Amino acid sequence: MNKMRKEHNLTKNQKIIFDLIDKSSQPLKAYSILYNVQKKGIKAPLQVYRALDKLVEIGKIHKIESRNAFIACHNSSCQVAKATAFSICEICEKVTEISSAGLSKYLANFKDKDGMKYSKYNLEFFGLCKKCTLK
Amino acid sequence: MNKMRKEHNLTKNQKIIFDLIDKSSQPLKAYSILYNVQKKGIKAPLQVYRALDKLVEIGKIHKIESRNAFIACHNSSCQVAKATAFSICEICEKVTEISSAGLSKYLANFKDKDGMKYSKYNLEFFGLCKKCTLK
DNA sequence: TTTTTAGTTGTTATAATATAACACTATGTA
DNA sequence: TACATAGTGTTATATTATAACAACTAAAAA
Ligand SMILES: [Zn+2]
Ligand SMILES: [Zn+2]
Ligand SMILES: [Zn+2]
Ligand SMILES: [Zn+2]
Repeated sequence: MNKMRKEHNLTKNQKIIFDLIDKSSQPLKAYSILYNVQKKGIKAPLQVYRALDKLVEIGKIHKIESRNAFIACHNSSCQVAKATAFSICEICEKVTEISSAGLSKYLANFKDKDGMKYSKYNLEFFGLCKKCTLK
Repeated sequence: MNKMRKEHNLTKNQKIIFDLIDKSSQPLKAYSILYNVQKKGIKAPLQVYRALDKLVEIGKIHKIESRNAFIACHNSSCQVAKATAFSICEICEKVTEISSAGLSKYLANFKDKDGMKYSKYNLEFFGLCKKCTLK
């Protein structure tokens, strides 16, 4: 029903790989994904990368560029993968997708000196997460 | 001796590689840099990557994460190696470092829902540059 | 129904990006 | 001088990602 209409559109490989990323508490790297899905019959890097490309394209996952890793989108308003922001802990590598109406609005409307507007952005914040700050 | 903002004295390899990047009108990739400096005696990837790491660390260059490429900082002696923003044209791949006081201020002060503040960020905007818009 | 089409799959091979390990050299400072 | 710190040169290897091509599948068009 409302549950996984989108997910039903995923192909077998896409679903296997999405489920793995979605269950994970931290971003996963392509070859770590490959290793984890080999028992399900996905044997080659290209099978993983193709699924990842598609999942990124439809906004089910995001790529954390500074880490070459992939995280499931848990931001219901983020249908489109065109406006992403993350916080990254430099100690434990915990990554969280930031969902801030103020931030999205500010960035979506940002214009540079020439008045150029952008169709897409990706923002990565770095610092220490709560847990690591206390250590 | 006090710690005056000592001009980082670049070593030979660092200088060769910085000069190349600085002269370039677009971001350069590590192996493209390697091919271009082989005539100057830099023969191995590691020599390039070590220089790049150092140059990034001291803010003379920045890495464009989504492109795995490096660009010289033109933000007058970049205090902001830890606060970077770029615009990237998705057609011609032209990259420009954004220098906007408003944007830097907004992001430097941004706090997430938990009140977490960040020590560093990188923002990449995507769209079409002026030239490509007109085509 | 059959045909066509776009998209996905499976596979091998290879390209592109980046780091490990180790011996050595240069340079600044006590 | 002796020591510490940073950079160098080198070989080998790890990690991340794409090229090329044949085959399959679902669904749209005829
Ligand atoms: Zn999202
Ligand atoms: Zn942490
Ligand atoms: Zn800069
Ligand atoms: Zn352009």
